[in-house]
Amino acid sequence: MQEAQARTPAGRRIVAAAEELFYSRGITAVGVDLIAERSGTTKRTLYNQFGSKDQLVAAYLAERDQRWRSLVRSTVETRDDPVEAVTAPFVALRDWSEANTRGCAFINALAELPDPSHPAHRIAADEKLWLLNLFTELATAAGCSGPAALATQLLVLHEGALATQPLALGTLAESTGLARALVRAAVPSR
Amino acid sequence: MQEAQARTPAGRRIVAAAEELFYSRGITAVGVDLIAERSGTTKRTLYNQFGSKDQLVAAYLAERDQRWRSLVRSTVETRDDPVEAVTAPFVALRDWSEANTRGCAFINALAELPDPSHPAHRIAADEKLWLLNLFTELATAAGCSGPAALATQLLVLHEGALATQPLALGTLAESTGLARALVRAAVPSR
DNA sequence: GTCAAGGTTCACAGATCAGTATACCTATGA
DNA sequence: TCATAGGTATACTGATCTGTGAACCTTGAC
Repeated sequence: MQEAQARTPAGRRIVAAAEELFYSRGITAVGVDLIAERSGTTKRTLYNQFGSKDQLVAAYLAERDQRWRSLVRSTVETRDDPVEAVTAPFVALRDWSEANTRGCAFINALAELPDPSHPAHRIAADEKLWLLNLFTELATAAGCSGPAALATQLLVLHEGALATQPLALGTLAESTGLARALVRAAVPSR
Repeated sequence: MQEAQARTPAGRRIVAAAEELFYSRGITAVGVDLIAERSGTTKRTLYNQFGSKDQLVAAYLAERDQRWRSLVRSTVETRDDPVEAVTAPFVALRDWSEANTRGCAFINALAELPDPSHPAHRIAADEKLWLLNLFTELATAAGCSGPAALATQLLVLHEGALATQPLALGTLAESTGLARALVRAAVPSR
């Protein structure tokens, strides 16, 4: 996978256009011609930079993954209380959701790309594993009992809020509250 | 929407083939030619019966919705304890998941069909609202305190387990356990 | 015996799909 | 001065997409 920093100006515009179109309309429904047009480049440049549509899809998810992880990390770091840090991804999700109302791009991508050998498949799956591991680490650092089970519960709450987000049922607030309660209950002395 | 009972034999075979293909490969990625071939019919028959691919997609989701609701209802009815009945959809999901390992067909459909005016859009959204209302009714019947908030939490847990199902992380067992604990905690005297 | 409904066969239209070929332009740096 | 890299412009291939037209077959009901 090509690094984002190594990309040419046209390459960056292509990924940006792909991100907006793929996320809002779906991957299969968006053709490379449209992406080239929206990015102000040509299909030739797109193929020179990325080789295939599949690789561009992978680049789209990798870019998005990078941005999401960096938001989560900075949100975690700005909590000084380690107990509050455990639920920081829920706070990050609230900010993230303001500009992303079509659910989880990785889950959506997995829905469209069932083939495990697709270059984008592993990126989407890894994002969830990363979050699960992060929850485990944060719960352990906060001294929570049963950090593995707690992390799985937090992941489910997080993904459930994200999956139901397009339905606008206010699930994020409810799941954030429950997540906080679970963490507090798992911390021995408080 | 045409009733399933009113469908001709060829129509039923077409919906069955569409269900398998749409769920396993994605909606946009599957063409009507393939569906006609797999169902042992012709494209002409498909269009005579359903009018358009979009309508067939709606029929696919409606059929699936009907089957899922009937499984949930029968699972609810076989619990004699009203407290156990509240988490019956989680039990139904365990059975359902044995043959459906590609996540939630409705969430996946929403990922591919962002247009709210698409005939399938409302069907997918309604399925989630139905489940939320069912949780509310069951929680109320079981005498739970704060049934609305509890129902939202249960929905999030349910959808979270479903969304992370393709990742095979064992989230269903964990979320079922948490759901049971939440219901028990909301029942006054037990 | 006739008529209609369900279904098949097959050809076709028009659009769009991913991906390639070829030629050209322009700036940078050795 | 000249090569190279990044990019543009444009036409093209072959496949696939949704959807239609028209003729024909079969079966059951009246």
